[in-house]
Amino acid sequence: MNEKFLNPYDPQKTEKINYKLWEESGFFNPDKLPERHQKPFTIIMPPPNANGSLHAGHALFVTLEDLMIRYKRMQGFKTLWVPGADHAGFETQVVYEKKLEKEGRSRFKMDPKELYDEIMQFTLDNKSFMENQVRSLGASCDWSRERFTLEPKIIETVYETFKKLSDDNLLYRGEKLVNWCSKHQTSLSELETDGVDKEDKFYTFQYGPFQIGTTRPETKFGDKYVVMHPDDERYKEYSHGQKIDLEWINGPITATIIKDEAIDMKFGTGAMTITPWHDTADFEIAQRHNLDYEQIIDFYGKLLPIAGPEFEGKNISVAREEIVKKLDEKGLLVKTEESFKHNVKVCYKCNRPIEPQIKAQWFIKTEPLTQKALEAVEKGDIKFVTERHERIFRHWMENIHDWNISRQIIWGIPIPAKICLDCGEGMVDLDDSISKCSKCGGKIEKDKDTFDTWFSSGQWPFATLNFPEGKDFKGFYPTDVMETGHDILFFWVARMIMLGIYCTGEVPFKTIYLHGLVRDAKGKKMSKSVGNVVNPLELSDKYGTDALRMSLLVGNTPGTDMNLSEDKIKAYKKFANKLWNISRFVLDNTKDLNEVDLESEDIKKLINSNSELINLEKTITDITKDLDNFQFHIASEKIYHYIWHEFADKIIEESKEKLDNSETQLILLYILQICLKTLHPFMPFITEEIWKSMPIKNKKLLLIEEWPV
RNA sequence: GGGCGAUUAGCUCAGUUGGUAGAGCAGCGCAUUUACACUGCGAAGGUCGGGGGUUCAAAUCCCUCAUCGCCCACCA
Repeated sequence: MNEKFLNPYDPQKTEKINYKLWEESGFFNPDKLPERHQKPFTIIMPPPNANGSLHAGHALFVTLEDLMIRYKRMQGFKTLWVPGADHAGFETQVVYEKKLEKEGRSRFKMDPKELYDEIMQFTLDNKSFMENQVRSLGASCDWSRERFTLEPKIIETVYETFKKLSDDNLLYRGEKLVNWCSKHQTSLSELETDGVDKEDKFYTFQYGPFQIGTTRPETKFGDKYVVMHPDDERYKEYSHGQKIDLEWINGPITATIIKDEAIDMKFGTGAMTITPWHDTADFEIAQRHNLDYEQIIDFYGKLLPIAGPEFEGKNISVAREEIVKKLDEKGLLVKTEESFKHNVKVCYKCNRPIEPQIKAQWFIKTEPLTQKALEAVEKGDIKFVTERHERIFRHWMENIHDWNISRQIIWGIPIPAKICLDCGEGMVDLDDSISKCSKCGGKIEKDKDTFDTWFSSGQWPFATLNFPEGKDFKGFYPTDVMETGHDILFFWVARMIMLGIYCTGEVPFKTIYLHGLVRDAKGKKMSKSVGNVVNPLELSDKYGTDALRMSLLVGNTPGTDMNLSEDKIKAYKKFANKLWNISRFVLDNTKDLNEVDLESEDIKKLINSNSELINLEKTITDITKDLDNFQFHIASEKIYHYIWHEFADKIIEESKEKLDNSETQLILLYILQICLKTLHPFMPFITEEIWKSMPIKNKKLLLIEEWPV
């Protein structure tokens, strides 16, 4: 009995040793792979946010990408998998703010530099912690090329892109309505807001001769335009531009009548007043008719002096009822409907209502970028797994708005620009050389804002490869596969495609594979507050990384959410043990074999004459095809099924009567080595460990053995 | 208001060109001195959400309805 093969299999004993073996072999680095590896195959790892520890979703992406990389490496590709870590701007700042809150501190009371340094330390600590977690999941990525989103070289690339966009007239500084979060004190992109269904009171007020409806009385102070549809018969006696004197919240005002087709005649009374500073639709109407507008609510959610002494400084949440009361007392409240259902935008982090505000920000003109992106998809330069996601992508791209890339947070890449204090002009200034406004000659200051983290992440595939001059950029770009979660299709994937094509003239990746969410055993979304979050590292300690990986692969359809239960992982731990015992049996019964030459004529003849192997060959061909088609959930099940129910249950059982026959022994050994090779990308640790004991001539690390087809 | 997905064994889910339904777990019966009880063998369990259509043949294609879920959207 081979003393190494103690039953049961103990993953703890082998995983660290084998990872070290691989890492020290240098083969994670494409430049150090043997001669046969010529054609590049590249995956850029989606850099995990360095603000916590890995969750099940990370385990899934590491497993999927490592599977692809190991498969391609065995096939003889020059495989590069670039690991990285993301400073994750707003995301990390939110995490850190929560930490500060718990400690009774606030970022608004801190010196910006001090805050920045603290978050940097926090991020770097998390980063090194996470790197070890990625290692323990078996990731065969090239650590010598690891990147961090805040390193100088990356920032340099991001700045060059900012400049290029400006030079190409695709960047502008605009006073536009932005999504403002009063808690986080920053503007947010469309994607960083959620829409929630809410029931609010719906008020109808008497506004001169009109009745107007609103859910937000607190914004109505500045309303001096009343808008109706030009075709509305009810209001045909009133003309566009006509002035009307009327009594309003704080006394008499003069209102102007505006006719605009955006008005829905069927809604309410068909007349409404507008608050352009705090409402997107109103803003557009105001722009169309060149109306003036005023800010009513400040950036902290409090009413400004325009609300009058009675209301100034009051928080809008308390002011609402008071305003209604006042209007009611004045006899201007017509009616109150208790439950009006509508959709309200909230901050995706704190769920507080978004307060639209007009603010000067940097915007990217997206249309020219989306056109090229759509063309690339049309031509097939980028393929989506799955097709469904391609349709979702196209639809979004065809309806995209300009992209606000300014954020009022400290944690991120500073925007290299100057802003004129007099005229508000924004000037891109990479080398800090501009000293007065280029437009009016006025005084300037440095832009205090930072980039939306997705603006820099969107350049990740070429920035990590040292665009434009780097050796890696020339050797490995465009990359082959981008694998990431479908939840960041718009945030990240779309931006990578847009900016990748724009900056390099080529697509950033040829295939985009999207995985779904990992949910708990019952299909519930994992969340810290619910307490159903699984820690992948604990699971891999308990059942072995190979078992965890297998459970994340089998039956996990591309692009679809999956449920992960401990029972499922347990099942693959049993499978690992089964394989361990299969190997023990085969190796025990082939003790007399030594340095078997798989290339020899004798072996080849034996194999060709053996009918049991037809099924093996077919299985391996199928699995290869499945892997090429990104059907990992099928491939993993097939190799599982073959090893257990064909090799163990049938071939080994039937061999027991003729084990003294050397042909039988050779066949068993032959099948085992094929199985180990095929299974390696799925379950790298146990297969490498068994491989060490295989009596095969010219054996290499299983990591770089040839894929069996 | 649009778009998308799901509905298959008690539970969680696979099923890629249409050809007699699969896995894991749970449960049932039998088996234990030699690879493995983290096991083997056997049996049981589904009118593939409802209805209609195309076809020699539909879980698979088309239409429709129902329930659940997700995404997108500036109707006060």
